[in-house]
Amino acid sequence: MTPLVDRLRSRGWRLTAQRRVIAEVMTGEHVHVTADDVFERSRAVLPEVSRATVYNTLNELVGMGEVHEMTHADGRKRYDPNVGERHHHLVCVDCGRILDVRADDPQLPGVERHGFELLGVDVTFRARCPDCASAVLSTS
Amino acid sequence: MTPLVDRLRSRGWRLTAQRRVIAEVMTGEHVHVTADDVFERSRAVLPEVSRATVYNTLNELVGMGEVHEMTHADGRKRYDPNVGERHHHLVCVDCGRILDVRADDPQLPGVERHGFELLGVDVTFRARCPDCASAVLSTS
DNA sequence: GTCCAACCTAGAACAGTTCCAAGGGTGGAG
DNA sequence: CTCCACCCTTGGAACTGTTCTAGGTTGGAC
Repeated sequence: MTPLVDRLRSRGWRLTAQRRVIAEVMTGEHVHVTADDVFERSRAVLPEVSRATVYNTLNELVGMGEVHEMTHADGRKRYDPNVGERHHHLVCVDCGRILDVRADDPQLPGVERHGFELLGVDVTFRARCPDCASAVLSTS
Repeated sequence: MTPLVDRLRSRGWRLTAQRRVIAEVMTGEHVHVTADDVFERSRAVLPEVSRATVYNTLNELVGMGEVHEMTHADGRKRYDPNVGERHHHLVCVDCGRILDVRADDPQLPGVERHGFELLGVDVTFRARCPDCASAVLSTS
């Protein structure tokens, strides 16, 4: 799969310094950053990036389908650049860590479709990660 | 299943007028209201209910496990009183309508568990409801 | 080099939710 | 029945995440 930056250029997207930095932050697997994470990491590279640009750019990437947006229980949106491979998520309910996982899509029986046209399915496995599980043991 | 109000009373929960009204709003299947919906519906019955009480009460109900909280794509939390029966959700991506549906839980292969202790799984079927589907046809 | 459109910035505005201090109502002890 | 302590409720302020706005900047075509 070609790098994100190349795909953006071939779409005719104007590749400014700010957008390049943001696109570079949005790279990899198991990456599920908040807008604020992106803001801070971008700032570390290019200090004059503004918050508005981060939000604008993330929303454009989502609109182009280059990044997935997901809504987390804490109300903050997370952005996931791993769009090349269908996957679901495994979330630690204690620390909020998120991993990409492969699992079969659940099927919706015809009688349960209520006449809706199915477009896709999102699956989130709620779990406790090893670190948090051992922390629970040691305090009980 | 006993009514929500009865279950609350048997927990020794102080059943004030405000709480009773809120609990009555939170009844039924296919109910996925926002805090603001609850606020307005409660007000229609008991005009002096405050927003803070609605939030306090909803959070307590969630803490007791009598109501499920779900985070919607628009950022507003929804509250679902249908906790008696395991179910998933079918959401219209255009109008946001939500229905409860029965479907098998997807399984997470052992190799994908990354050592996490599995607690549950949330499934959201993204779809277009009949009303929105016909609206799309008529405008294209 | 000039110009235009697209882009970026800082800060204001906004929406949803939580926090806070003060007042009010209720259940239980006496 | 009375009283008190405590829990509950209230309105508004505060907070957080996100979007909007007005104006300044930049890149690329010519």
